[in-house]
Amino acid sequence: MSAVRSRRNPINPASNTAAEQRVECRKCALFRICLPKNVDSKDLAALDAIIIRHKPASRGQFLYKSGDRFAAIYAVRSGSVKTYRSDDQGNEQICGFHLPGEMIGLDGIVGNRSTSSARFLDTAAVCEIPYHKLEDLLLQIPQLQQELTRLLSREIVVGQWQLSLLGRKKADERVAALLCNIADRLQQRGYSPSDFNLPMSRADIGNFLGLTIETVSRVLSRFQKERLIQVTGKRITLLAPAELRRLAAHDSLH
Amino acid sequence: MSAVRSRRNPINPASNTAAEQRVECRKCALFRICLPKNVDSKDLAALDAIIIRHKPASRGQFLYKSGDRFAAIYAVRSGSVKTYRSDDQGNEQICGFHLPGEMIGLDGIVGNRSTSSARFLDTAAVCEIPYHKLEDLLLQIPQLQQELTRLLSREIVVGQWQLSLLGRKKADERVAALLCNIADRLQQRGYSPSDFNLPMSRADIGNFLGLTIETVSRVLSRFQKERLIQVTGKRITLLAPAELRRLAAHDSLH
DNA sequence: CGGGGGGTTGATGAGTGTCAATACCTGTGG
DNA sequence: CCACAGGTATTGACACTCATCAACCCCCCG
Repeated sequence: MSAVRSRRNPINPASNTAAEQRVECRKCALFRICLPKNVDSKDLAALDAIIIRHKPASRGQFLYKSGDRFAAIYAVRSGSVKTYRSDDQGNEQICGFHLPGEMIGLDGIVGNRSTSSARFLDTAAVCEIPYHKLEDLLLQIPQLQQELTRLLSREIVVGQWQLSLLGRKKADERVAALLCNIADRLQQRGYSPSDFNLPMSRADIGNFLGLTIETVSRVLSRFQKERLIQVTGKRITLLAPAELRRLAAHDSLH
Repeated sequence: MSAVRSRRNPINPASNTAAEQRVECRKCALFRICLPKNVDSKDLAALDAIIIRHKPASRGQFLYKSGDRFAAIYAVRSGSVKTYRSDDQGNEQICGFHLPGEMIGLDGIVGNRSTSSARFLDTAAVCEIPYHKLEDLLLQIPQLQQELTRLLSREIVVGQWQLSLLGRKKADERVAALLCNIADRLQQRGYSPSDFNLPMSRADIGNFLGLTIETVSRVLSRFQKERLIQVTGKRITLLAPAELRRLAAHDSLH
């Protein structure tokens, strides 16, 4: 067990000392897109005060596990995280790859335990927002309330997008859609949308897209052969983003 | 255009007159599972007052359409509703089938317009909850706030379930999973879990499950041949629910 | 009686999963 | 610095699931 929870956490014993952890929300590079973006500056201190800013942890670490008692939601601060749910037999279905500025753990609210697990894809750091404290603030800060609700709603919309990905698209369309989606999200965050690292393994991609490793690999190779992308391991360069987008938008069934 | 919105609605001109529409939440059969279930009785009147109880409308009617300005969320009161999103080319991906007591329209919150459309699968009635009025109440009724948040979170969990359905399961497992899921939800609502009507067409089932009509039909026929179910048109009888459940839980990939 | 929509069943082939062999990459220890 | 091991990715051959196309049935409605 190697969870990065606030209490009883061996790798992060001194949560409030390291300088890095002093970065207030308003000074955080992700402020514009993160939970507190619409909170009045007068209320920001209160929110800031409940947030636990974790140090970076390494690839493979668990942030939380399916079945864990729900205690907090998390914002990715750096690196990337995958969330997945596993069934009785231990099989996994990846639910999402999460980049800096995105919130995770929202599925735990309803049942008081998480239905999914979260693991770091690379060296990554999160901000932990204890939920019972957040609930108190929601009552006092309407904008925060509103922003949380929007966040949840957005998560639903993303889920719908994923449904049409898995329900209606062929292998190459799925891969193209994922590449475009990641490119878009990177661009929102100020990174290059045409040249980036895929933080996850081929197995993760395949799992997320409902494909096998081999199919993912073949599609990427074909895209490369067709001069749509340049692949070198995890490094991806989009050579023909427009064409990829066309592919991604295509609806193959029926 | 035949939307059942509160304003400018031809089929429902007198929203506040029909006796049927006087059923208060606390007297509604769905009270235990619907939005107001945890609201204090003292606060219930205020919530009751903003709810618009629509008369039943007939199969095929739109409740809202993708792109509509977001103004309300809806609770299904009777009948059933499908929600779906459609892409540029007009192709649809069904996002869910919704039974009495379930809320829909939550995806519209984030962008101020709905990303999906909703249509009645049979004669169905909804309660409309104007969102700007609901927002006012959220500030005054913490339990309502909490319940809405849980609702949104539940929706996310349901989405994750659907992901594993489409991502990891074979045709027969998907069909079995859908049958079991509907059976469960009917049971929660006090109906027979082993003998029910599928309100949606085979095309809808196929679309939802990422399969073709023909495959759905074949799987149902095979299930019947194997004495797992009894099919007569839309009428389904589960003969071996345990075996169906085993199938539904099975994870085929890898 | 005819027409049309929805559902079933059959034949066939495309797309992707499966299995297997090989290459590559990364970190570890000598 | 190199060798090695273990995981990760690529590529190929084959099999199987499910989509496609087509014919037909059934039932409801005009």
